[in-house]
Amino acid sequence: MPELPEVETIARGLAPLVVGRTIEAAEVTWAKSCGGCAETFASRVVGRRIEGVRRRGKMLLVDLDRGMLVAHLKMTGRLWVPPEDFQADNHTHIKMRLSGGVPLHFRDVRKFGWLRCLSTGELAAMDLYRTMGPEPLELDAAGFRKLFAGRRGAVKALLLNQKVIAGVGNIYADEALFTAKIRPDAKADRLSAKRLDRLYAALRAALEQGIAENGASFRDYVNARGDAGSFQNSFQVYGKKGHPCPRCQAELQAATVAGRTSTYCPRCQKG
DNA sequence: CCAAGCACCTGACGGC
DNA sequence: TGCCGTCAGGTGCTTG
Repeated sequence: MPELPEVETIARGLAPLVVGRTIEAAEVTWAKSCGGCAETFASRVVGRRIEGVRRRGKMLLVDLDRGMLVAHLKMTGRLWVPPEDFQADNHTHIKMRLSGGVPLHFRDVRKFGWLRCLSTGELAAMDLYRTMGPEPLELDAAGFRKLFAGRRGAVKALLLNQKVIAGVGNIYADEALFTAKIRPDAKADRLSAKRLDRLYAALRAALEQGIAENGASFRDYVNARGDAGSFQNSFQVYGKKGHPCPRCQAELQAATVAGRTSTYCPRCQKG
């Protein structure tokens, strides 16, 4: 699942491949993936020059000379520059051709993701910077603690809530909670400052390691060129129900918290 | 404010 | 073999 480190890896890899190029053609074969109307999408992007590639939370932002391409990859989405001999399969929903003959494809097996071309006005209405929570890697410990004050919900539900903090998904939430020795269903407003500081450090460490390892590739995720990351080899608990805890050897358990499967150690993670 | 359930989709996998 | 149910999970929506 592309979470913050995966989207960051894609943005960094995509930039040198596409910045400075002009979108010369666009073909949409699944209109829902571009916001509903293939013709509107094509007319908006064709002729635009790509000026930058960035990330905000889990969203991928492609700056254009007028407007912006905004993508959410959800679980299986991919925005990439395929190799020259790549034959687009039936999961490729948008094919763009950039100047210099460079292809830029949007592919999404599950079709939950999307890629839209937004005008400056639409971007202002979307207000990515205010409706989404702060970036965890641009936040200090005190700012992080404030996010949990007066919140009665489960700590994991808050970590996954993009309005509270941007970019964290199921993998990095479970890994950070394990490192911080906090159960996913612990009530947020009952965590001491000391434990929140531990969670802050653990979350940053997990995200930074994820970026350093080019993301976690255990299902569909690959970077902008189609290469796998390696963070999946560093998972301590995610997807490891029934395995021994890497810290205390107790059997890892799974429970549903905030509607998601959550894997944790029942002995060394405390509620 | 918070939780739970559903919808959106497809592929993988286990059971029979 | 193949059919069927279940699961995977990000987010927006509704309902309680």
